[in-house]
Amino acid sequence: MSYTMNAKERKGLHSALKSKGLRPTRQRTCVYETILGKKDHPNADEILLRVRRNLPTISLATVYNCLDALVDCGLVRQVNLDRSPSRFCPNLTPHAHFKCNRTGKIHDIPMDPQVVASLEAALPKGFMAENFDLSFIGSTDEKNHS
Amino acid sequence: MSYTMNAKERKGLHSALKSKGLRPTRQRTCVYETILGKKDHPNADEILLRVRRNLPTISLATVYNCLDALVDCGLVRQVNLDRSPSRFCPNLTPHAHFKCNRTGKIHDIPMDPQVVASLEAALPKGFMAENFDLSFIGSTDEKNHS
DNA sequence: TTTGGAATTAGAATAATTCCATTTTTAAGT
DNA sequence: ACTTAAAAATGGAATTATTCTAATTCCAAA
Repeated sequence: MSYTMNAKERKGLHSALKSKGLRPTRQRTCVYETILGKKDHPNADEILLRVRRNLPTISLATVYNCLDALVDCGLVRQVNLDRSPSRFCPNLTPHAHFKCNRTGKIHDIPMDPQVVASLEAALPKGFMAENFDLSFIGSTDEKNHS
Repeated sequence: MSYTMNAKERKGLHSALKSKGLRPTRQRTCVYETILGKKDHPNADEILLRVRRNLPTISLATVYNCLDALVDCGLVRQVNLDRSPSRFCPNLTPHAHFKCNRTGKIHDIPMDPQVVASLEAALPKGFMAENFDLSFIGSTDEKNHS
C-alpha cells in the first residue's frame, strides 16, 4: 500500500522543481512520495528498497540523483549525524533532530519560531544563513522508546 | 614548528583520558596537539599529514582511533556537514558552525549561553541532551572571505 | 622485569557515494 | 502525431571514507 500525493503536494513538487529548471520525472515523483509516505529518516539504501516496490528497475544512482534534486529544491532535508550515511526527511516544518544513544532512534523535535529567530539572530554581521541544522544527542526516557 | 601543549592542557588530556579508562599514548597526545595547533576543521586525512610531521610512522587507522578516543572524552568535537568526511575541531566553547556556500570555508560562531539555554529548553519532556550540534549554511559578505 | 591487556600498525575489507558512457525520456517546436 | 536536442536514468565501475583484522609493540601495575 503506497502513498500517493494529494493535489497540493503534487503541485508543490512540480513548482519547486520547475523553479530550479528541473523536470518532474516519474522517478523524482516516486522518490518524493516514498519519503512522504513514512515519517522516519531513511537513508538512500532504504529509500531504494521502498521505491522499488513501485518502480522495480530504479537504480541507486538515480535515487541519489533524485534526492539531490529534491534537497536542492528544498522539498526534502538531508540529515547527517555522526559518521553514518545521510538520512532524508520530508518534514519541512522548522524542527531539530534528537538521536537517542540507547535506541539509536532519531526523533523530530518541533522548534518554536521564537527559538529559530534567536538562532538566526545569534549570527554575527556578515553571515547570511539560508538554512540551519540542529541536532541533539542524548537519551530519552522510557515513554519515548516506543 | 609544531604546537606543544602547556601544562594545563596536558593535565586536561591525561585526566579526561583516564576518566574513560584510556591511556595517554604518544599518538593520542600528538593527535590532540596537532588539532590544538591550528584552529581550523581538518578531516582525518589532513590530520594524518600534520601528525606525520612529528610521528612519521603513524597510520590512518590510528588517527581514527585517536580521534574516536578524543571525541569520547569530550576533548574534540566531530563536525559533520553535508556528505563530506567528518571534520574535527578543538574548540570546546559553545559554538556553532557556519559553512559558506561560496568559499566552502567553515567558520566557528560563538554562542551566547542564553541562546544555548533556550535551545536545551526547547526539548520536550523526556529528552535529555548530552550534546548538540548546530550548523548554518549560507553565505558571508566579502569581509569574511579572508 | 615480567606480563596481560591496551594500543598501534599495515593492509585488506566494507560501505557510501560519485562517476561515466550509454540509453531512454521528455518538452518544445513542426 | 513526429522530430529533436537536452535532460534524466541506468548499470556498473571507480573512488573515497571508514572499519576491521591479525600480528606486533607498548606500557602500567604487580
